[in-house]
Amino acid sequence: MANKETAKAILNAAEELFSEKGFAETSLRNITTKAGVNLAAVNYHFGSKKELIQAVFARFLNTFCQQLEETLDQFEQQLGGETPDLNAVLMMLPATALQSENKTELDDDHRHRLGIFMRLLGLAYNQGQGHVRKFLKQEYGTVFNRYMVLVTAASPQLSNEDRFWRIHFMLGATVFTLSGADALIAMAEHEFGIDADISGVFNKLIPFLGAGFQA
Amino acid sequence: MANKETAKAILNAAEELFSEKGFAETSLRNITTKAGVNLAAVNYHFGSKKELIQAVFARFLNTFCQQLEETLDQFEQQLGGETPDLNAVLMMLPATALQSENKTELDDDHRHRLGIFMRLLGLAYNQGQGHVRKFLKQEYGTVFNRYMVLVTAASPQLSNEDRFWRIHFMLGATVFTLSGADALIAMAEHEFGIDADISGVFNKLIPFLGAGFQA
DNA sequence: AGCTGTTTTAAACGTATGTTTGAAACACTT
DNA sequence: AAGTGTTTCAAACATACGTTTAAAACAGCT
Repeated sequence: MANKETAKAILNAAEELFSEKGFAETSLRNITTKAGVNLAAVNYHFGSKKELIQAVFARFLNTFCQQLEETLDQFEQQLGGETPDLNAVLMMLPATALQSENKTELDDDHRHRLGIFMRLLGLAYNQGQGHVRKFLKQEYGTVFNRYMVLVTAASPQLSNEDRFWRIHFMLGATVFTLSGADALIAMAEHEFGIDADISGVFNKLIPFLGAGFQA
Repeated sequence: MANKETAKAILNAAEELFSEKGFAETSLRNITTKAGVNLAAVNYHFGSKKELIQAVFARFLNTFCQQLEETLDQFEQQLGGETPDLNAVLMMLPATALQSENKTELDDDHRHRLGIFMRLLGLAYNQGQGHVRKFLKQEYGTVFNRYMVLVTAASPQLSNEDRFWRIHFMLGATVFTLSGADALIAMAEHEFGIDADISGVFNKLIPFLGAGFQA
């Protein structure tokens, strides 16, 4: 175990290409060419294309979930048994994401990681990549459950069934919007002449989600 | 031009397989085997795989949009210049969709067409299939614009920018939810013991969307 | 029946994919 | 400097894909 630069270059290239074209449409030759490494490097460093896909998710989620745990600790402590505010709970996720994005040392070429990752998430959900779904559930289910406890506490008026559905509605709006965030931001700028960025989108999104969730 | 049964069998098989595995992951051999026809039949009847994909969308959207035009006529006439109610405008789409689903003579194997189609729509948006997006815009943009006029009339309090974003939020929640509707319905039934179906999902979804849109 | 245009079929084509291989290049300790 | 484990590299491998082809089967008409 020594030089990790090759692996990192592969991850960067794969992340970007996957999000642009999808998993199946991106070949290992695409990836290795863009990364400037040899074709065999993917199988050497990651084993297979499947494992490379999982590694792309893992790189993002490991830092994200770690950050989220800290945020949760802090939030729960500060709360001290009070009923949490829903919008605050919702805002936790984008705040954490943007925060962990800033903490990661980035090649400048690789900003918009959050948007890219959301694209990947949308793909993994909609596409046949069942192994990704299993991988995510097994690897990050615990943190997710901990977060869900907060959401439940923040919406005591909802039945479990309503909460179930509305959480998925929120997830859908978020993933879908952020998947195409770049294109949407460009459209918005062109149409309304207003500058926008990803955190601006969140500022529009959160009130929408909050109102819908508590309808 | 004579027997269209082969083409129809191909469309049915393709529709289902695409929605299960994605476009790139579904091979023509998969499709033709499932349809019980010769491999070359796809290229003979549709020209290419790309055109087959577009044909799958066209079959659904042609009947849907035709139905939608009628519904719009009726709605606008009944309205007579009054400000339309947002929830009514939103409900128009699923109502039309379910309606056109019932009008299409279906092989019984092919209910849940709406769910399947939403999966396809999500895929087409998230996946690299740019040609689908162009195809949809060019082919069905007019009806879409006509519908948007109603949405605008029903939400005069919103700025154009807010309306823009919230429409995409709604679109995301809808596409994402209905994409995985089968799985979600199964989860809901298992978890809450409640029977659910696609129109039940709409009854949960519409209030969510309405509240979010008018937040 | 015989002709004509359409549809189906089995086989092949060319290309692109993920993966494996074995040798070369490298880094690092002794 | 020799030796050892790791990483890179060009080449090849087997497989799967979308598409094409040319012959066969079929249908409808005179």
